[in-house]
Order: sequence, then C-alpha cells, then structure tokens
Amino acid sequence: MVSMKDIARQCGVSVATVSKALNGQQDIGRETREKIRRVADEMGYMTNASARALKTSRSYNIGVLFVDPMQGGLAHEYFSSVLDSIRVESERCGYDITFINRNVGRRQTSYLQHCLYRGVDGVVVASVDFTDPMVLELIHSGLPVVTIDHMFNGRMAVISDNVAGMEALTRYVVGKGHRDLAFIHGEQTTVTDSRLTGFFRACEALGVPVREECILQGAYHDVTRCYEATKQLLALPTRPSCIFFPDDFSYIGGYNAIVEAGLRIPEDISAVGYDGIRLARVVSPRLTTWQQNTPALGREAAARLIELIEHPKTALIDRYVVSGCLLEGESVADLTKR
Amino acid sequence: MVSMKDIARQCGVSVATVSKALNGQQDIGRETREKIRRVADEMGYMTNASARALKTSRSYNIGVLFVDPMQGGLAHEYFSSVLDSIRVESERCGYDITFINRNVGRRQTSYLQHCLYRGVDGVVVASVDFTDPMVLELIHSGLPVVTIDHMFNGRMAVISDNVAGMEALTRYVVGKGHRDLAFIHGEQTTVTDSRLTGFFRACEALGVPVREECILQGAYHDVTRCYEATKQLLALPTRPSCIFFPDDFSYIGGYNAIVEAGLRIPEDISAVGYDGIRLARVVSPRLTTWQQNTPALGREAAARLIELIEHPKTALIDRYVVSGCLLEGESVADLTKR
DNA sequence: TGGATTTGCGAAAACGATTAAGTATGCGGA
DNA sequence: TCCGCATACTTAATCGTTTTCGCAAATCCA
Repeated sequence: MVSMKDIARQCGVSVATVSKALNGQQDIGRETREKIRRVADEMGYMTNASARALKTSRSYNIGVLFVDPMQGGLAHEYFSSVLDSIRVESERCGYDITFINRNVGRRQTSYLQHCLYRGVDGVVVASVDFTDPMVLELIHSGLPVVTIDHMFNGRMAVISDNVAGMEALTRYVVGKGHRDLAFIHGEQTTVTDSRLTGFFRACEALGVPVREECILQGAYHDVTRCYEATKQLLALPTRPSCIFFPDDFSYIGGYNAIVEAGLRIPEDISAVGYDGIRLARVVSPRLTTWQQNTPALGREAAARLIELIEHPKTALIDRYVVSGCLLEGESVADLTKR
Repeated sequence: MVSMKDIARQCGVSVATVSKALNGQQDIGRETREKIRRVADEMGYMTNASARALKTSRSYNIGVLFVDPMQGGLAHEYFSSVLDSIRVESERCGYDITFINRNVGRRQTSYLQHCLYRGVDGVVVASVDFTDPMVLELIHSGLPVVTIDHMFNGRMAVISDNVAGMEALTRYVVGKGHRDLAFIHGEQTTVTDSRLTGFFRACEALGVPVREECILQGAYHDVTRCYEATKQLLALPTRPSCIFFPDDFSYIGGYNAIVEAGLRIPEDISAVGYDGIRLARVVSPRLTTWQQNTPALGREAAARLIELIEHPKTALIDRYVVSGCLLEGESVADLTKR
C-alpha cells in the first residue's frame, strides 16, 4: 500500500504537506498542491480509513441494527427495501454501513460495545424488539441514533404513517360502499397498534360499526395463519364484505382460502393488504393496498442521521413522518354502483 | 472511550502488559492477567478496531460486492437470502461485512480502491456484471476473493448447480409424462447458459424433442415479460404441455396469462419455476420448482473466504458446488396416470 | 528601507493498539 | 557463590494519519 510517506518522498515535501494538500487545506501553494495530487493519483494512493479514523474519531461508518424478530430477516421485501435505501443514501454521502451484531472476535458483546468497537459515527435502528434492554442501552447511549417506526424521547425518529395510512385505506374501502369490515392484524407491536387505531378511527368517523368477531389476530408475513383466520371469517353466519390483511404477502393465504371456498375476489368478497410490495401489483386480481414509501423511509433515516452526525448543534431532533399512498388494484368491489 | 492506557494506569502496569493480558499472550502472570481482565470489564473497555487494524493490517471486515444489474437489488429474495447468510456466517467468525461501492468521501473511485480504503481482509463477489473491468480489476487484485455463481481461474468460487438442477427438474417433468416442453429463459448470463444446458442435456438424454418456437426469451423477476411470453406460447397451434419459467416470481406472469386464457394449472397445462422462494410454497396450486440452497451458498462463500484469509498457505483454491433440491408442488400434472 | 504581515511549508506530537527486544527478579543447580 | 535460565514485566518503535505550532521567506505598507 502506498502511503503519504511515499508521496512525500516522491515530491520532496513532508507528510504534513501531503496531508494538507490532499485534504484541501488552505495553507498550501497551488503548484505544490497540484503536484502532490497528481503524484498521488499516479501512485494509486488511497487514504487508510483506519488511520484516519484513529486520528479523527470519525469512521464514516454508520451502524445498522436490524434484527428481525421472526427470522425471515431480509426475506421480507419491506425490510430489504428499507435497508437498501439506507445503504444507497449513506453511500451517496460517503458513509459505509456496518451491521451491528453481538459478536466481536469470538466473544459475545452488547450492541453498544460493538458500535464502540467499530467506532461507528451513528446508528439506524429498525425492525428490532424495542423493549430489549440491549437495544435500549444503545438508544440511550448518547451515540447519534435514528429509529425507524418507533419513537423515543429526545431521539430522532423516522416513521411510516401507519395511523393515517390505515385510516385512508379504510376510508377508501368504506367509500366503495363497504359497511361490514373484517380486520386481520399482525402481532402486537407499535405498528399493529397504529394500524388498528387508524382503522377504528376511520370506522368511527364514518359511522361504520365493527363486529367484534371480525377482528382477528393473524401475523405479518404468515400465509398459513392468515389462511386460517380467513377461513374463520368465511364461516361466519354473515360474511364480511371486505377483509383487511396484515400485509400483502399474508394476503396470499387469504386469497387461497377464498378461492378454496369457491368465492371470487372482488365479486363475492373484497380484500386489501398493506405495504405495496411488488407482489401486490402482479397477482390477479391486482391487490388494493397501502403503499409504504420504503425508499423514503430508508433515505430519510440515513439523511437525518448524517445530519445529526455532521451538525450536532443545529440538527433538530424530531420525528419525521413518511407518507405512503393508495395503490389501487382490483380487489375491492365498488358496491355503490350496484 | 476507555483505552488500554486507562486500564494500565488503574492496574499500575504498562499498556504492553494490558495488551498481552487481553490478547491471551503467555508471558503474563496469572494474577496480573486476571486483574487486568476484571478491571477492563469494570471500566467497560472495548478494543478500538481502527487502532488494531492500523497496527496489524487485519480489519476483520469482509467486503461484499453486490451490484444487481436490474435495480431490484435486495428486493429479489434470492439475493437477500444469500446476502443474509453471508452476513450470519461472517459474524459467527468475528467478521463484519462492508458493502463495496464506488464512493469514498465525496469522490468516485473503483471497487478495488474502496477495498483498500477500508482495508477489508477479503471480498465476496456476487450478482454483478462479471465483464465489468472494474469488477475484474478487483478479482485479479490479489485480495482474497470468492465469487458466487461465476468462476475465474485461480479464484475460489461457490456456485449453485444450475446445470444439474435444471437437468433434474427437467427429468422430473419428463418423468411425469410430459413430452412437449416450453422454456422461457432469462437474460443472457452464465446462469442462464447453465440452465439451458441442463435442460437440453436432459431432453437429449431422454429423447424428448424440443420445438424451436418453444424456447423464448423472458427475463428474471419480470412478470410482464413472462406474461407476454406465455401468451405467445398459448397461442401456438399445439400448446406445450409444460412451461419452464425463469424463476418463481416471474411465473406469476405466466400464471396470470394461463388463467386469463381460461386454462387451469395443472389440469390443462403444467408449469415449473426455479429458485424455491417462499412464494412458490404459498401460491395455489403450489409451484413445483428447483430450490436453490441459498443459505448454503452464502454460508460457504463466507466460510471459504475466511479460510482463505486465515490460512492462505493451506486453503486450497477450488470451486465449491452447492446442490439444491426438488421442491415438489402441484403445478405439474402426472400424465402417466391418465 | 525597515518593520509588520502574509504565505508556504516542516517538525513533532498524538490517536490506540501490537510486538520485538530488553531488563529485573527469583530460583535451581553445580 | 555464581551462573544460567525462566518468568513477568517494561521500553520503545511502529502502523498512517491529522493538526498545532513554529519558522523562514516573500510581500506589503508607510
């Protein structure tokens, strides 16, 4: 590896001069600077990130804590999409990302220790169990932190508008004339709570009664459980006219149950998902769903974190809400025209 | 941050002693070692990765080059699954992973330069354009490298058995009595070539003729193109009895075309995919496909790379083939029983 | 012309670790 | 008693940068 020392020797100057020339300091003559840069290029010089980080305490590395409760992990398009946009935005700003885990060498440590070990400049925390003490330790450690889809006092948060999104989706469905809704929700999490809130808020506002037996527990991304839940709903004396699924993927389970029962979507029963993953656009009939703006979610999280890292004094800590939009498919019947 | 200096002061020894005690060197007294370790724990000491890397030239960081030609990127479950298993295995061995990209600071560089910048100990190269000069530069740089699904002379490779997999899948289909096959393939890549080879090899061996008009170009992960290609196939004077799709996801396009034509799977026409992603198991009818062992692919790539890094003398460079397995669904009719 | 100021560069310390080489101590054996 | 040799530690150099301070030469102003 060619280092500044080599360039210095080649140019007949000191390493200090090389450093300053390469970093654009002002107290270097134009000619010297140009010569140094040219020679550096010719010799294929590249900064040594470790040395720089050691000296400056800035690694240009941001940690990403991304533990998914139910294995699957990146298999969920929602997560992989958010991760990818975090990566893209970080790279655009000159940062690399490092997955925060509990190993360093052959030992186990905490997430925070791993961050200290790598000297990350900040952390994006997403899709974890926000009650895990180790996660909380990290969040309250003083490191610049941005959380996704969860809020902490005094910490930056980027959140998807689950309440507003579900409220809008519900209003859309009701607007199509549906008055008997069923809701299969995911595991008990902040996100689930928000979506239920949005759902009930819309129903209440629009004067749509909700039957208790039509609110069922399913699970995100779980086709089997949603298949079961759907069968349960179809077996009711009076069938709901539209079913809300935890997400687009789990809708497949509902779809199967519905087809199996000899019913058609949307003629006999309507359905909506949540997420707006690619699958929703390609199934037939196309699924009506609420599209979360996952690219913006990741991008904003990274951008806010970097803002926080680079301008700790002026960056104001607050929550940033990312809005989604309705992805209208063909899975909701228009009852007003009948 | 508490450093070795702090521990040394606290214990009344030199930093050298602290370093050796913490790293398990032998020339330190038992009592001293224990005291130092205890104090280090109490003070919440953590190694500074930058300092260590600077001194030892080992970063315990492996680079992952993962550029997907057609955007989507991690959205493709195949890739995200491979990536995740690379990550898991690396972490198990005490390595972190860094995405290799072309930015450092606000400048553009080559992939190789980025690797030098971060001082990665080795690189896994997957899912890139293997003809890109910048990729080749990296592969031939002398850095420890493992490629996935592509082979270079003198470089370690982990590859999915596309030839054998497709051959086995084809044999299965033919075994079910199908004698008129259609094959929609993906873009021209090594992987596509291998699959076509496997397909034709099986057909030839089994004496199954293949009609020219039944080999069509589709695209991986592209529902629309496969929808079109399928329509084209269905419009033929005599319909093939089974269609091979580029992958499980693009099959959805074919499925839609088939349903639209008023045909049923597998009663009227059969279909198979490739990959074995989750979707294949949850659509109805379940898709018969070849399941690639993506967890093993990523795991082996990481394990081999680390072997190469840690034992450069003894690790033997070769190719490692990961076998998949048949994922039998309900999308292929058994014509032998008719 | 002479003093003040600016400009351009170098010397050296520091960041936090690792490691080769050196030193003090204790102990056994001849 | 003295040598030899472990044992347990310290000293000091080093990795590649950054950055403060200092200094000489050049330039400016009166």
